Amino acid sequence: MTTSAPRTARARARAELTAEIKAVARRHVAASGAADLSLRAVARDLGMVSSAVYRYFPSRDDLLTALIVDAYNAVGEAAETAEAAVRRTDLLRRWLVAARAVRSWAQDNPQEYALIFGSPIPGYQAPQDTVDPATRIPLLLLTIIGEAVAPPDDLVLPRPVSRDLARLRDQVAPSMSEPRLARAVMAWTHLIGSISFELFGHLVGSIDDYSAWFDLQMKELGRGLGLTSTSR
Amino acid sequence: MTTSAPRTARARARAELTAEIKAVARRHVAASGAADLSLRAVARDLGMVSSAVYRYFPSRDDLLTALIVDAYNAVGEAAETAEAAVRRTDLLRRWLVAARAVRSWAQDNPQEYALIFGSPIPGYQAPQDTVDPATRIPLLLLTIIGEAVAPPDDLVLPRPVSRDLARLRDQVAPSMSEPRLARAVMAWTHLIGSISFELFGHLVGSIDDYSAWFDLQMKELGRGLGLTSTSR
DNA sequence: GCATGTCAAGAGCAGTGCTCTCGTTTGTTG
DNA sequence: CAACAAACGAGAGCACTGCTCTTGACATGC
Repeated sequence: MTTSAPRTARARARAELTAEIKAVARRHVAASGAADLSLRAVARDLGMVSSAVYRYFPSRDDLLTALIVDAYNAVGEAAETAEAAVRRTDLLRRWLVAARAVRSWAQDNPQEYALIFGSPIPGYQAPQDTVDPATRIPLLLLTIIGEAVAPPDDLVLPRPVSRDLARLRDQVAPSMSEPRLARAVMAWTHLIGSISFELFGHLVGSIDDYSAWFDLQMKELGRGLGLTSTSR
Repeated sequence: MTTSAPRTARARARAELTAEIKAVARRHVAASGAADLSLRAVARDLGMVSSAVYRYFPSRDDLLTALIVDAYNAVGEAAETAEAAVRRTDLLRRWLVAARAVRSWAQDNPQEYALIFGSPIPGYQAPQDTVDPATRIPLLLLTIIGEAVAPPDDLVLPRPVSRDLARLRDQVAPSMSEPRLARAVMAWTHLIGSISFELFGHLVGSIDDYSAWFDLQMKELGRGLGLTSTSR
């Protein structure tokens, strides 16, 4: 992320201040949401004047972009470390633990979650920097799913879907069958959909014990993916 | 919604102006998103002064709430009318058409979709007025699913999930089995999750023909719900 | 040791939500 | 019909925002 150790004292100070600004901004976002993020308020918290912040981030959106990249990496790392602690052969549990880690992170950082999986900020175009960190979780899920022995899948794919999935397969999971990849993308969609439903309050009053409900869903998805409790 | 015909000329003018403000605000939201909605800009468009708008909506958030209620009703009505045109016995198609209608509406009104299914506006608490219109689509889906003859479902529900679903069942679908209701809620979650993924750009570069991909998902969900092409 | 580039600070612009006051218009009531 | 109260539009004003520009101090590299 940072390019090793900065040489000069000035570069060092710059790197530190940049990180400090991001940290304060992250606190502000966590407290009151991305829409309310104010460069002036961040500057005030750091005891400097608003215009000085523009030396480090050319615009408010650039600050937000930095936060988005960090958020993607944070949730990606959370899922990766949690999943890494599970016995490799227990594919179902690896999937479940990864999914739970994403949900946990989202609950601990709801505003940052909204930043990356909520409505896009209007007039804000996600730069290329964000796409790489954004793929960490999907890639992790594909890794798990790819290790399963694939039972035959009766999912029939119409031509256009097959074409898209074939291309995607060649990019990220060369040995995976298309129906299986389809179910993987569906599981990924459902995972984020379910967390969003919970966080955005679309099931308040309907589901009280969302942890149990979430686990049930993830297990059912894992079952559909052919993930076994102890493969081999 | 409106309480019949207003009597006095003043009440009539008030109702009209209220509607006009909402219409202009809706245009602004459609053009540049909810976060950028400016009461002053709306007032300017209507040739009046900003403070005058406060006679009709006590705050910007109240204006947004009105738009949210309208959006829920709009998407609900879109789904209902589309679904109503399908032969009653073709349950799978009724589900598919309803799902497609939601997606179509979302594509035609992305900002309004983001308003109701995207990240909640920070510091904004959805008032009770919004919950009733918000249930229209889930209720429609439950109606369709409830008409299917239920094949036995091997989905095992742990106690807390079963408790939540039993209560929900008693409120909205008295004759439905709990596993079936579980799959219905999952389908509802997946439906919105998939539309959000498309609209918020989480699968750009991966899925090009999203119409085909969406249909495939919805059909697979319908299959899991036991919806047949021509029941009976 | 000096030119160069970086930095924080401050003023300023245009915009925002919201409040308050001021006359005016409208509807109701005695 | 007259009087009163409620509703109304207009305008000024407050505190805030993102962002730009200029100014003067400082550190860095030749």
